[in-house]
Amino acid sequence: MNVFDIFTAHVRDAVKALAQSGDLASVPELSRVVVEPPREAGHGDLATNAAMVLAKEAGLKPRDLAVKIAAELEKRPEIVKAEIAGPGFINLTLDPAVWRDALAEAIRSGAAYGRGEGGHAVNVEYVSANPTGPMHVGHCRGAVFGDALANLLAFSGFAVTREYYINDAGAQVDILARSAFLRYREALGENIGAIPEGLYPGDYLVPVGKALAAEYGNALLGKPEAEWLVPVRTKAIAMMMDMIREDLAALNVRHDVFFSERSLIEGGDKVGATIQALRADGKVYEGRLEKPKGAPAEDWEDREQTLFRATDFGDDVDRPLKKSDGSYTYFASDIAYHKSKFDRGFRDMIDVWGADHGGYIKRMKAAVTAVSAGQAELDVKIVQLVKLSRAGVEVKMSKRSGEFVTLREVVDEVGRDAVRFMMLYRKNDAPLDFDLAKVIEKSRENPVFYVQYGHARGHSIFRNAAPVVGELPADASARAAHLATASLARLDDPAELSLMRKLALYPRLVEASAQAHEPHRVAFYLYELASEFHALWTLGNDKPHLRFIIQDDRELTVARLALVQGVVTVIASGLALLGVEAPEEMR
RNA sequence: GACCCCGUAGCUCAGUUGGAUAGAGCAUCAGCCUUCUAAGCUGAGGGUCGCAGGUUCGAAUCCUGCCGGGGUCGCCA
Repeated sequence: MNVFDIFTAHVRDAVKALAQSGDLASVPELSRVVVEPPREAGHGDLATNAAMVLAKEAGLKPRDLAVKIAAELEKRPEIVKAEIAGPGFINLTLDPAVWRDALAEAIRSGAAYGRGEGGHAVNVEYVSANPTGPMHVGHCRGAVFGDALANLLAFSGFAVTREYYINDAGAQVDILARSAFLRYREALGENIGAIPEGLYPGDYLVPVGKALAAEYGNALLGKPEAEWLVPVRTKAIAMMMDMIREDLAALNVRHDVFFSERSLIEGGDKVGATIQALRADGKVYEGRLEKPKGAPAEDWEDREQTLFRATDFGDDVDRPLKKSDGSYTYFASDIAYHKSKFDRGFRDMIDVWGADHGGYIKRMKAAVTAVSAGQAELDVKIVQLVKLSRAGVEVKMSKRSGEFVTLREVVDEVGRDAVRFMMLYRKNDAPLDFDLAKVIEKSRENPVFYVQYGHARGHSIFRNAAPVVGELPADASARAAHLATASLARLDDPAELSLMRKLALYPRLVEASAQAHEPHRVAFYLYELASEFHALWTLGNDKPHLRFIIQDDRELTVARLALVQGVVTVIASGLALLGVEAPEEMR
């Protein structure tokens, strides 16, 4: 329970007490009552909207009700003052001991501070890039976002499964196979000339050709495609996935499950079975679609086809499940895939997609509702495009020519931490400008270094404090245990209390971020926390009595080190959620 | 034509799920290093929250309609 939960309960108890004593006719609906940190520092420690939310039901004016609630709240010893302000806010001023207790709890809990428990199973699917080449920067954002979201949910107590859907069944992987076969002939000494239009030209397929040559010698040469397609495709996909896994590892992104699309068809047609089940349910039928308006569709052919009744679930049109050649559409396998998630016990699914898939959301949500009989819910998070530039000049990328900036190149150039933090220092559905030159700048303009430096500075203080308090344990939990005994009552400066309030906010922030599926909030919070910490540090320049290390006052120094420990604990925790290192020294 | 996302300070963006006088960085201007890391800090100026209605004690936030930018629209994934 964090401070805000505790005081929300106190406010609700106060209202119940009013009902008990007859000041209110009955106990009103309390769910909308919240306790929040006030925006203005001058408004005390906490504010509640209780009187405004409950006034109507209580038949009182907000301010009149506020007077009653405030009087009730002031009976609590930890509430020093309950003032009524504005339209009926109740601003609470707390005994500073509340914040000191919160700090003590943060230090005691260490890495577990802010952790939640009791969440259900959640499936998070992210990246899911085609296994036809290396990851490029476009994939990067989804990878980092999905990974951080999974971290956040796991920390909040959910049982998270991180999943990657391998699109290894469509026409794309056949093209991959043909491209790889060309490289195979090349590896055997043939001059293949320019790569024909329509095949993948990238030289990342050269090693695949060599591997095939090593494995098969010239056994596949001159054979019809039907004989070599499957083994070449299998080998190429395996090697592409190895490459992708390495790329992801370079970004510190990992998955628990790599789910093969092909596995839904081979060894028992699960796609067909899913369609049959939906058909039995009346959700699939044979019918015709209207030609889409406005879109260029010269080869449009009006034909009867197998359709999913997506319009029953809020989609705009019904969606085809079979191509004209009789094979399944991507959507059909995707339905079976999400059915598999449901069958594996997930009632809560999150998909992370690129912006160009936005038009796909309604039908996928519809499908999840249909295959789960309404028991499962899908949230689709769209990550917007990344505009890559260098010192303000846009870096052009052309997929067709095979000239694109790979994820690996970016990570090698600017570092994993910078990539991850910058990708998360923006709301997922807002476009992102990523400037390779700015991201490696070591300045305030670069929030990565700013936050990491906050952590490093905390450890610098620990190192420098040795002459006053003796050598501190290097191990975080041992040091925390050592500092937990500090007399926190010595921390009474407004700036120190303000920092303690900020730390007390962390558990609430984690909870809200996880619930909203918005890891960027953690990044912004860390920036604010670091900012407040840097400010307090520099305050010591003008006011020496506020420095963390006070030569002739060991007790006060230990108390302030405890505050630093709180800051370091939360920064390290938050950075871990984002998958960013928390260095102890930066030089 | 339809659907989805976005529109907040000169620029890049937050805004605690409907709260009080809308915030931060950059840029501009004025300051702070014999001191625990200046990779830092303090202050100033800067706003019709795209526009117009609506919902209510209260709207940048929710609803409707416009305007502008981006994305998508059967047989790619």
